[in-house]
Amino acid sequence: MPESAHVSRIRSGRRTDIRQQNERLILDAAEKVFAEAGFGGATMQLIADMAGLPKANLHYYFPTKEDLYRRVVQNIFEIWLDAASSFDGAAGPVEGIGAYIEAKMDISRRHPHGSKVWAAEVMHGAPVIQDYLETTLRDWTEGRIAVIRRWIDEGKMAPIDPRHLLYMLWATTQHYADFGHQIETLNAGAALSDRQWREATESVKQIILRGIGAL
Amino acid sequence: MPESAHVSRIRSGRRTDIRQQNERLILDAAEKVFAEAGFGGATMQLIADMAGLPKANLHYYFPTKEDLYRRVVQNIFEIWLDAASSFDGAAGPVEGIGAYIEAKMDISRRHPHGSKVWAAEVMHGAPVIQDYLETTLRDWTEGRIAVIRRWIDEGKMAPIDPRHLLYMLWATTQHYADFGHQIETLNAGAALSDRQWREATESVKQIILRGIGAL
DNA sequence: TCGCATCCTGACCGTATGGTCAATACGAAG
DNA sequence: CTTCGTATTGACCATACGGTCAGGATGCGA
Repeated sequence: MPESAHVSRIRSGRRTDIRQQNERLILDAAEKVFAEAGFGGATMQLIADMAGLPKANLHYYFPTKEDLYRRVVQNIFEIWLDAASSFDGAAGPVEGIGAYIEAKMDISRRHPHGSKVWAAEVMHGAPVIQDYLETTLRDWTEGRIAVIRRWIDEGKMAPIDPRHLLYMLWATTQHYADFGHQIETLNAGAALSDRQWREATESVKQIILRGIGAL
Repeated sequence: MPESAHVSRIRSGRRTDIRQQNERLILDAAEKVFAEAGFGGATMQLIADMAGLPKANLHYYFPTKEDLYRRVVQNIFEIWLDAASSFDGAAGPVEGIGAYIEAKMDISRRHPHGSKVWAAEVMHGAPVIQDYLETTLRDWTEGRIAVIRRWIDEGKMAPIDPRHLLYMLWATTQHYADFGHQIETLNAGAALSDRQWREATESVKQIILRGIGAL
């Protein structure tokens, strides 16, 4: 679908803005194309068409396809990390994990392409973000495990293995983005409505919070 | 990693076997390469090297890359459907869903490549298996939803939305295959041991079965 | 108005890849 | 041994893709 969209990009005179504006345009297009075609299946030409720019212009802002891809993945990782803060400052699992589920479901709805790119990157062995996994993600994970352990010690939830609980949170919430197409197909071909998203989020919260004995 | 493995394939004289044998060899290699590189990133040459056959030979058995890919995806879908039978003939959710989780976790461990290929296929909009989603999968899903509804009516579990329960089952179990690399990284870089797989399976069963009020 | 840095882009290039083909080897049946 | 269908393979081809580049447009500051 080479839909050459966004033709109406406004060129505010400001010289500095142009760079930022075009990079945004390219990154958005790239995220979508990488998500739908994978890194290998994506072509610079397709991304260029979708961004409404000539291909050579992409290479002006992003020297190589890898550079562009790296930026897309990093963007996602940052969004993903922001949701992590939902976990903090919570009195117990009901608030903390509940808020985290809500935040991650929201990301799945608002950034489905990003989620898919991230998933594909990990599935391919994380060639680009291995270091993030080993540093930022590992640290974050250890921190949350400690929090969950504390909640368990305080009797606020059942003695569940915190690691597998985290995996379940990631898996369940991201599934609504990564497997969105399958879910739509099983939903008579229609995207989930506001109401259905709310129901999905509630179902996930219900099952998990009850499952860990926090309700 | 062009490791030209499986050099020691035995040529049992039987003429008919050769086809089956080589197709198996090629399909196994293809599954791995497609999983690790994606459809676009996979090359017939890489698959050929991994299968220990000349590239032209692949095209003798599978005319095009798409044909080969289609076969790989279909193989996975069949394995995936087999696990579905765990659901049947169960007296209640503890047996039915418990067995289903065990079966799917087992598949995630034994067929991680296949699971990834399936995930990528769905993420890309299911260009190859859309019809399966709309027929076989939809039918299977409706059937299980009916079963779950019955269990709810019989008071064997809480009134959970069956659809979202199924999504959670798929998401959670397949996560251990699709995001296996991430899980390994968070496991000090080591693959999960037998014991850890058992703990993972038990954790998932615990949380979900308790979460739906079946315990 | 001029100079200069930034931005833009059509045309081009080398390479990698999917796929073809013609020639050959193989082995079972007669 | 001959025949014939199946299997094998190196060499080859057309195409598509990532990336380059030289020349030009643009607009800001002096």
